Amino acid sequence: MSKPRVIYWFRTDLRLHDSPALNAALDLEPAVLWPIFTWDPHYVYRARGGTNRWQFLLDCQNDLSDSITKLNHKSKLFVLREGPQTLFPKLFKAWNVTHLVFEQDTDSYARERDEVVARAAKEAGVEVIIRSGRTLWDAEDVVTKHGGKPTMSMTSLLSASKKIGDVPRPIPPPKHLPDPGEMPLDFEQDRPHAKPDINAESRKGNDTGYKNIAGPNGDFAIETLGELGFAPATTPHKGGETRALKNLDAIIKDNKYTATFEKPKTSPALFDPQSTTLLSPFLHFGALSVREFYWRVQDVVNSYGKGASTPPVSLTGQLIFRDMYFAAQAAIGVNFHQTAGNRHCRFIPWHLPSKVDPDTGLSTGEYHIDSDQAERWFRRWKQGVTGFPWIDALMRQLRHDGWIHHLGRHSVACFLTRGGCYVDWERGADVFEEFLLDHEPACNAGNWQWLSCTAFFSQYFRCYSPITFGQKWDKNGALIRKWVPELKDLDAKYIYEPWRAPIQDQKKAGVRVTGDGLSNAIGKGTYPKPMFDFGERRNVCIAAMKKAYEVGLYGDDETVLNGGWRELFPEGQGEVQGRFDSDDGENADEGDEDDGVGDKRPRKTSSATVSKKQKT
DNA sequence: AGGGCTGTTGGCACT
DNA sequence: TAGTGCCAACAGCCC
Repeated sequence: MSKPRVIYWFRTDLRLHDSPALNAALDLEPAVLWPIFTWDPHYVYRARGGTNRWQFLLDCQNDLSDSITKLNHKSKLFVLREGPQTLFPKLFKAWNVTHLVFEQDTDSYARERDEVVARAAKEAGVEVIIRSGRTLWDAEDVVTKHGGKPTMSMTSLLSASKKIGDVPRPIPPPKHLPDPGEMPLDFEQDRPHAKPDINAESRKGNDTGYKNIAGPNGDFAIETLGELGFAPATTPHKGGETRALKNLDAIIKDNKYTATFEKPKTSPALFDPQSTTLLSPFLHFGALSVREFYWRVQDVVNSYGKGASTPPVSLTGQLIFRDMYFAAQAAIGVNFHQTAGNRHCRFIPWHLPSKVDPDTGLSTGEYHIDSDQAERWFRRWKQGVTGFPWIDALMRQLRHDGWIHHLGRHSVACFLTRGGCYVDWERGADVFEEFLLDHEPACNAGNWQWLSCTAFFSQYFRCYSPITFGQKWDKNGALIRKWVPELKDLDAKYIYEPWRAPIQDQKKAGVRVTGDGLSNAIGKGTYPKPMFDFGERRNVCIAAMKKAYEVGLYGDDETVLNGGWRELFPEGQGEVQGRFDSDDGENADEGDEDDGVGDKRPRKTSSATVSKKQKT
C-alpha cells in the first residue's frame, strides 16, 4: 500500500503546539501533507464579523504559515477560496488524497459543514480523522457523563469532567513537516452567492476574495482585508500563535498573579495594560491551546502552596467556565443561541425580540421593533452614546479594540437587558458577535443568558449601576477620559454623571451635555444627556423580571412559540414587549408603540421540534 | 467632663 | 462576580 497523501485542514486551530489532530495526521507518516485553509463563504457573508476580528484571523494565519515554513521551506498555509462543501470532493480527486484530518469543531454551522465534508470523503474513499482539541475535555464526553443533560453550572461541569479524568497534558509541536504534494487546480471553482451579505455595512470597497481559487497571484496566499473590501482594522491587539505563547510566558512568569488571580477582583477599568490576560482571542482562533494554558497555570498553582485561588474565580476557573458553555451548547444544540425552542432559557417578554422562521423555529437574524423607544435605546447603546459615560466608554472600547474586560461586559449587558433597556439579550449577543475579537458562539450565548438572568444565573435584583459600579474601580474616570474624550477635562465629581455638572463646570471642561447622541455628531464639544433615569428604569426592570419569573415560562413553552404568553402578562401592568406588525422591520420610525394597535392574532409557528437547518 | 451633634462605617434586609 | 436604604455603632468634634 502506498504512503498516505494527507490534507490537514486548519480551521479554528491555528497553531502547531498541542494539536491532537495535527499529531494524528503526522502519526500517519504521510508521503505528502497539505496544510490548507478553506476561505468559507459562510463566515464571509452569513455570520456577523467586523474588521477587527478578520484582522486577528489573518494575523493568526500569517503567523501559522511562517511557522510551517520554518519547519519545511516548501510548505506553508495554503488558502483555497471556496466553500469546503463543494471544494473537497474536487480536491480529493485532483490531488489523489487518501486522508483528511481536522480538529473537531463544535458550533452548529461547523458540525453541519463537517458532516457534509465527511460524507463526500466517504464517497471518494478518503479516510477522515477527527480529534477533539478545542476544549479541556471533549464536550460530547462531558454531556455523556452528565447523563445527556447540559451543564448549567460550574459544579455540574466539574462533577461530569471528574468522571472523565484529568485534562490531557499538552503535546509538543512537530519538529518537521512532510512536503506538500502537487496542487493541480484543473477543476471549476464554485463561486459563492454574495447576497445576502450580513456584513455589507462593514464593507467599504469591492469584495474580490473569490476572484481566483488560489488568490490573486495563484499562489494560495492568505487573504487581505482589502480583498474583503474592509477598511483597515482599528484594534491594537494582534493575533498569532507566536504572540500567544509569548504573552502566556509573561503571565506565567508572574507566579503570584497566576496563582492568586481572582476574577471578581480584577478591574474592568484598567487598560494598557488590562487587568486580565487578554488571551481569549487566541483561544478562539486556536492560536493557543486551552490545555496548554490550563497546565501552565495549574503547575504554578500546585507549586505555589497556600494562598492560591481556586475555581470559579481562579484563572483555570475561567477556562472551566468556557468548557461549561461548550458542553451546554453540545447538549442543547442550535437552540442554545436563542430563546425560542430552548427549554433551558427563561422566556422574558423583552423588547426587540428576534424574528423566528416558522419552518425551522430558528432566529432569522432580524428582529421585531415593538417599541420605537427601545429601538432608540438599543441604537444608542450600540453606538456608545447612551449618556452614561461608563457604558459609552466600554461600548466605544469594544467597537475600537474588539475587547473589553469581563466585568465591563457584565455591566453593558445588564444595562441593555434586565437592568435598563429591557431589550432582548439576543440583540446584545448580535452586537458582541460583530465586534468581539474573542467571539466564541457558545460563550457569547451562555454569558448573555447569564447576565440577562434567563439561564445559569437568576439573581435579577443584582443590578449593575452604570454610575457606581465603575466608580468602585476607577474614581477619577480614567477609562471614560480615554474613550469618551468629550469628557476628558470634566471634574471627577461629575465624570460618571455629566448631566449633574453645572453649566460653568461644563464650560470649563469644554463640553455641553445636550441632545440624544443620535442626531448630533459626537466629539464636537457635546455629550448626550442620559437616555433615561437609571434608578427609575432599575425599579421598572426588576419588577418586570419578578413578574416574568412568577409566570415562569421557558423558551420551549408552546405559549412562547404561538404568542399565547401575552394572556399571562396583562398590558398596562409593568414593562412588557409591545405589539408589532409582522412586517414591521422596514418602517420602524412610524407608528406609536404601546398603542395596542397591531397584530393581535397569536403568531402560529410550527411545532417546537426544530430541524438542524442552519440559520441564514 | 460629658452630652449631643455629625459624618463614617459596616451589617443587614430588601429589591 | 449588586445596589440601596436603614440603622446601630462609633469616632471625632463642639460646646
